[in-house]
Amino acid sequence: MPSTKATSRRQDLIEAAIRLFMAHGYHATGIDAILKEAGVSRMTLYNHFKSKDELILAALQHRHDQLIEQLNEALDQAHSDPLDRLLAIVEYHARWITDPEFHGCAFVNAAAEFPDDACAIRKLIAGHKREIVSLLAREASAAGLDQPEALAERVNLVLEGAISASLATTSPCGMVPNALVPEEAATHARAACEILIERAFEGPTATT
Amino acid sequence: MPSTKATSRRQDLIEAAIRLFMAHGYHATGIDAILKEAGVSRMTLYNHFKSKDELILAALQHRHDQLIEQLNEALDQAHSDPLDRLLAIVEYHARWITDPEFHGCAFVNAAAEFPDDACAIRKLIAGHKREIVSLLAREASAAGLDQPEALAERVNLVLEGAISASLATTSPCGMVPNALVPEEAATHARAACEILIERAFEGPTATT
DNA sequence: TGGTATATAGACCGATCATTCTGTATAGAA
DNA sequence: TTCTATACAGAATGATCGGTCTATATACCA
Repeated sequence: MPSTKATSRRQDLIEAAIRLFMAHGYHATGIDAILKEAGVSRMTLYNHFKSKDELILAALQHRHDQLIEQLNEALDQAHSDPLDRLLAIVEYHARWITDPEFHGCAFVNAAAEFPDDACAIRKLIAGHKREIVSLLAREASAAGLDQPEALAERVNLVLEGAISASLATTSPCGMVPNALVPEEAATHARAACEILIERAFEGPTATT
Repeated sequence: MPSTKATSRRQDLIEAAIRLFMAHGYHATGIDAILKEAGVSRMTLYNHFKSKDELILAALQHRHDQLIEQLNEALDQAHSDPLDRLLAIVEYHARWITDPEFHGCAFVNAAAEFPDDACAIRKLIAGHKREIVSLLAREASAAGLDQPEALAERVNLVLEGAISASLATTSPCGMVPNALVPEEAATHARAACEILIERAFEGPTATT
């Protein structure tokens, strides 16, 4: 029995769920696997959540909160220099995608598995991604750039690309010629972000 | 009866399969749906493919061939100017991710659904992504850049990011505040790529 | 003490999954 | 014509899915 308080079974379920969803996918993860991982009984799950989809929503919301918290922690540890703070966000992603436990972005993966644009899951995904860009834009704005949103969107594309690339190009050692190791994806992402940030600091861009 | 020749049933199956996989996902697409879409009987499928996984592999291989062909067509229509040719690849992606039928990258989506690094599907995915980077590097090299691979990797990250962002941030109109429309993702990707390419043409970078 | 809320284990349901099997029809080569 | 390959429709298999139901146990609160 991992917990005694009433609501903690709910939290156990959410944490077990997001762990399994990220490791094995959403459709591929069955209710039974989640119950076993959380050490919780079947009816308790359906007491807290109306359906698997609701559990998925709660799990993604939890993952969102966790990511925002970790990003803010990374920013707290960074210097007050605007450039340093932007690079701290890049560095957070670099560490993430090179982690051996990395399984891609839970939200992008969910978008792949739930193609219906109108469903609640997709709405949550879109909201999450917007918040990441907002966080980047906030820092870019604090740096005094005159087009903070533009830089935020561009850096975001590189970071999203690094996540995808690290996931997609990873294959067991030596199986694919010239295969990218996650470390290289991180290196290239760092370089690209530095160029984009540097250019933004240089002055207004003519690009629309 | 859509075809008479012996091997064309195989092709019908492959094309129906990749269409459904891209539209609804791999696990979510059942054998029955593929049979119906292809207008082919059950035993014919298992006569041509040992299992669903083998059909997935064949479908992804078909998608790979199609993408490479379309990219080469886009390059054929571009001028011989190296910069134009690089931008033609960017523009191909811009058109792709703004297509109303866009459902993300079949390979990234597959990577999300098949997390086992060692499986044949993941190997194929990694190979595909490497070939896209090679294609970019070929053009960058023809442009006479001294670090063609570095630019290729960086531009690739932006394009991958645009694919992810267009998929993940798309939500029905007005549902998510400030939600990115695919056109904006394309615009930001163009701008980012132009900056990276421009910088590469300026001269050797100090960045590792 | 008794009552309520919340937990448990596990049987059960109907649906769907990938796969196999049976039997039949058709089209071309001999 | 007969043989062979390939296709067909559709039943059947066994497994697994999400979700429901029953019956029981435990902890807290009045």
